[in-house]
Amino acid sequence: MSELTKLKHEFANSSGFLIALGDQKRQNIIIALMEPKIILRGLQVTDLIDVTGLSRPAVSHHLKILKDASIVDYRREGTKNFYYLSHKNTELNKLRALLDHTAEVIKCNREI
Amino acid sequence: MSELTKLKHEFANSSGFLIALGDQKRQNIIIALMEPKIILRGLQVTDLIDVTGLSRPAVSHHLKILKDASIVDYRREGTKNFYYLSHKNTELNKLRALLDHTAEVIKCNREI
DNA sequence: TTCAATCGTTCAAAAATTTAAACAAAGAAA
DNA sequence: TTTCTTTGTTTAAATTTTTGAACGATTGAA
Repeated sequence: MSELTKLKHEFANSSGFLIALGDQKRQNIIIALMEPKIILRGLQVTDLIDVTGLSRPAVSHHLKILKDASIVDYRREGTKNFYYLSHKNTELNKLRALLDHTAEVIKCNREI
Repeated sequence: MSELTKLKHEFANSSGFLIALGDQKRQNIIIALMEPKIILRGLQVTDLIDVTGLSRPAVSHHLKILKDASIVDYRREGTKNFYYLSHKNTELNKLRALLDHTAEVIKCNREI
């Protein structure tokens, strides 16, 4: 399989992550979850409604997208769900690798 | 300005790039422009219609998004427009910096 | 048990994005 | 000049994404 074909798959594989990160409302959720006092404990959906100014279904929807992209995870405590930034940086590292590969392929192909 | 506020601006600033990269049809255009024989000369809109299987207005639309995100650039030759990957990797490097900052802030804030 | 709080989901409406048809402009070729 | 090629744009339709109202489920507390 050619380098370019591999790269194509890598791009397709990161689509969900890129789309999830591109939206400003989801960016705001991510930023809120990065606060020092929040990052370990996480935030409830109700808190995120206040933080973002969105309705609950909207927040749930965006959290689902972030969850599917492995950007956030959650923990149940009774009826409460605490959402927090995923402990693993897998997707972030995948994107980093993708950017590196892209730059590399561009560099090489320019020399040919 | 706090680190988190800076990061928020960085994210907002990369929205266009992230959204542009997230779409698979635009990814296909980018990949096509990376081919060794293509990368220096670029491709015409007509060529990209064949490559992507999209209509001309659709290709034009996606090229505009890629152009606005500084991912592609173009050169006129008569009536022909040759689109090529932008020589400057500014946006790519911005995104790399953003990912680095994000990982750094997460790391620091987890320690507090 | 009953009540209140938290949350996800469904479904339809609203908003945004993407696409195609039709049109117009600019340069090259006959 | 006239014709052909290449391209961008406009407008409306199609599609996708996002949102809100209403509903139901689960858990803890009274």
